[in-house]
Amino acid sequence: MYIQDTTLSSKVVAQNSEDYKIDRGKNEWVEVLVDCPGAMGIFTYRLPSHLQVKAGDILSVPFGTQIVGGIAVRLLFMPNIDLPKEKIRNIEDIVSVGFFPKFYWQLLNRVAAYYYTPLIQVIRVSLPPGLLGRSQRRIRLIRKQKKVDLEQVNLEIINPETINQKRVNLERINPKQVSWEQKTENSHLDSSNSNEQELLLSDILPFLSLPAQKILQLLQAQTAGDYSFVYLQRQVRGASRGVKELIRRGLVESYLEPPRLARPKLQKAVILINDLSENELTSRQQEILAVLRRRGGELWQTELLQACHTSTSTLKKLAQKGCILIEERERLRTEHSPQTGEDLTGEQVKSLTPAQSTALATIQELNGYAKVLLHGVTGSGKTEVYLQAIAPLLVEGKSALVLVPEIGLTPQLTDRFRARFGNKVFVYHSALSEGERYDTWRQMLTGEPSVVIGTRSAVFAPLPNLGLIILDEEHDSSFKQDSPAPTYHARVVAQWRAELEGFPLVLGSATPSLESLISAIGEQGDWKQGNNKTHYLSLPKRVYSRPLPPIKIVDMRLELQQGNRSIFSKPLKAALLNLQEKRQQGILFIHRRGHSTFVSCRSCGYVLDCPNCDVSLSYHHTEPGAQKLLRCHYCNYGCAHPPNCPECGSPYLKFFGSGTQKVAQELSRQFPELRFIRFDSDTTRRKGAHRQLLSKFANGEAELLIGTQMLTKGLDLPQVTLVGVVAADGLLHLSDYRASERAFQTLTQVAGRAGRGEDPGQVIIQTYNPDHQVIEAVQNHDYQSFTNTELEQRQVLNYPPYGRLILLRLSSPEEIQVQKTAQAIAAVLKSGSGFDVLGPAPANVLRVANRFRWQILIKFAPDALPQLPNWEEIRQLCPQIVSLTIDVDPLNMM
DNA sequence: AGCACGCCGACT
DNA sequence: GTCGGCGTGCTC
Repeated sequence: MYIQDTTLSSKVVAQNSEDYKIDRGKNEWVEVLVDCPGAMGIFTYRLPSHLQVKAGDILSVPFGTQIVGGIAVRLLFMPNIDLPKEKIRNIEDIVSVGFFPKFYWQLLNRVAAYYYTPLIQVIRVSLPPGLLGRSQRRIRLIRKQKKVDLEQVNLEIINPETINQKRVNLERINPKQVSWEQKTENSHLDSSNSNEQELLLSDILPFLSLPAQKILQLLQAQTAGDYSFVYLQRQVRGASRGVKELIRRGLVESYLEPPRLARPKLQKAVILINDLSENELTSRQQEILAVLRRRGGELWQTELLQACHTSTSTLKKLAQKGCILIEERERLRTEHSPQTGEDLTGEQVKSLTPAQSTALATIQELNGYAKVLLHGVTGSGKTEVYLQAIAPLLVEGKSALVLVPEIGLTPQLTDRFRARFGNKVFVYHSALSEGERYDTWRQMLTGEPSVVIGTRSAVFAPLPNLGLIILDEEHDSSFKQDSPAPTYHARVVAQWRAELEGFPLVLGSATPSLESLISAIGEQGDWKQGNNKTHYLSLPKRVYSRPLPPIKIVDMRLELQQGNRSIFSKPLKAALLNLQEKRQQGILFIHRRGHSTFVSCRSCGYVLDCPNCDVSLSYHHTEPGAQKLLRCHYCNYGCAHPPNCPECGSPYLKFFGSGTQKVAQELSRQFPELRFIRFDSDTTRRKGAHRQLLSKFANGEAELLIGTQMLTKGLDLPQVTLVGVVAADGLLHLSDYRASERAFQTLTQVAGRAGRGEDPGQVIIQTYNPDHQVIEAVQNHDYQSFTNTELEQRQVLNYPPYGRLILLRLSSPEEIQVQKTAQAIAAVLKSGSGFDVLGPAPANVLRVANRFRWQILIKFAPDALPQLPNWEEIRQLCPQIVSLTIDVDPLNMM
């Protein structure tokens, strides 16, 4: 299926989009790639004469009983299918005149082929949500309301006696003798009044089936009396039966809501067209024209009204006189509205270190496709290199794309780009509202030179004149999507895009991934230059010759021997006291959020587990007086902390392991003078909370920032002098082949937060494994020795970057079924050749959210393309109840 | 996905 | 005998 799609798209590309203009009238048929699960092929539609469609446009088409989104793939003179012409349906509407250039189609097809995903699903991730609309089936209460009825109702409200009488009348009807069907038939025919119907409803409730009763109650509880069918199915068991019953009885109706598509927001704009001489205008009118002239001759009506304290009638008068034009214009809801945004390009261009200059020069000399790995230690000024590499592009009329792991975590980066490039900067990520994303997407289509900063999915940003992609913190695993399909890595897609369009790709990191390192320096390890199309650039020193912070490793086993049972070692305590005295600032890194990793009974050893997953519950307790909660970090199940052990009733429950909350508690107990801010996904969930907490910290409202992984991602806080890692061990003992690499990256990144300003920094890492290879490499800031050892180990086992992996994830609520399916698939796979099959094995945590998970790992050499299994056949081995995802190049093995 | 058509078990 | 379950297959 995928191969077919690929070949088709080359025809798409061959079809010149100008064709339809020349021969309009003959091209009345369109092939459409339809967005519907289970039917991801091409379908032919008729083009109504009032619509003009070209290949790449996004359409809305009728499909079966619903209306779905689709992409115009090519135009035809004759339908090329064996189907009577009258059975071919008309295109419903054009959603967006999409601009899909040749290379973009190639990119999408390449992603589809490499990640074994149907093309339409790839297109879906490349478009803003809501663009490919789908109609949905909804159910609503039938409330007959006639004018007569309303009058009657009013009367009855005034006269309570009539109501009573009505009740009596109703009670006289024996429901067992008169069936509801007959009554509704009658009410249909004589259209009895609504009031009577409402009363009958409560009477008839006991005679409906249970699902029908529940649905009716749900609908009546809602003011509009209207729910989507899918919602009802989720709320009520046997909903389809219940709905059918209610429809049959004429109580509800089913209808199709047309797709609610993202639409441009239109607003009135006032444009100055003709300055009449003064004597033809009143002084008020002259004033308005003057304001308009001063503001560039064009202004939103709302703004002009505000600026002049006038009303629309005055403007209308001016429009009549032909001085101004009032028209509806699209107003883009981009985060930084370019129409009104004042130019902020105030930030100073910083002078570069020799290494930065060399890096910048190399990037600027590049012509066409090239891949650059910018390996700069923490605080070496990678961002400044990015900024100066982008500046000349914008002058040339080109755009740049900057990909970052998580936008929310890098308000500082966004601020700096805004300060340098002003309103040319657009932010594109999933936290934007649907409207904002849609508009930013449309803004990009205009081709105005701009800088787009975005997360993973922004790699598909529809920028027509792209000149550079920068992938910052390229080692970060959030560039990889692991569900749903396509399970793409933004770095891989970015590279294809750069190759197809012919521009450079810059990968930046203080701790490059082994994949990028090997790709840049080659397997021989030529650290000097790399080959012709890849470059390894190093920024080995921090800016202003600031030193990397010294790293102290504290052996917690010794601490214990010396009788220190606290979570803080003596050196860390001393450093914290010092911080408190000198009013300096520090960061405390904890691997886990929450309070404790598990809760266990002291009497019987019972551990409190999640009812839906095979993991223990974490204890959450923020402050005295707050509710004590147990929460599952896998499925988010939560419950109140029980006072007694559920097994033996003992009141002695003990907490093990320490998360951010426990550390926070300990801190306030041991250092009551020290002010701290907790920075983890519990406290930063709210929109804008990141920025708020960080600015509080920057303003010196606290000495200490306590947090999880989030602290490692590109924070630049120059005042920080101390970085503490409470327990490095949680990082070291994760059970997949990347554990060491991830631990090294995380620890190096956290350590790198210290000493970025004028005061020198220090780092304290507490661990029970001080001799661990990763700990030693981190301590010595020795990336190279770490990678040497790690690469050796990977090579022995043929793991990436020396081998490629495909992970099949199977999951199902049926424990036996998944296992059987996994075994069946593995058996088929093992009969193939050219690749190793590992497993099937139950996933690390077998059950998550009541689904049982198994996996099979396929391993093969990266260059020799093995005869990979036929995925369609594999999928057919899966029963309905078992779901399968094919994760190509998996990062997350849990 | 949503809805037809079609084939088997519990009821009027 | 029918009603109503859900398994399979199609939607231009």
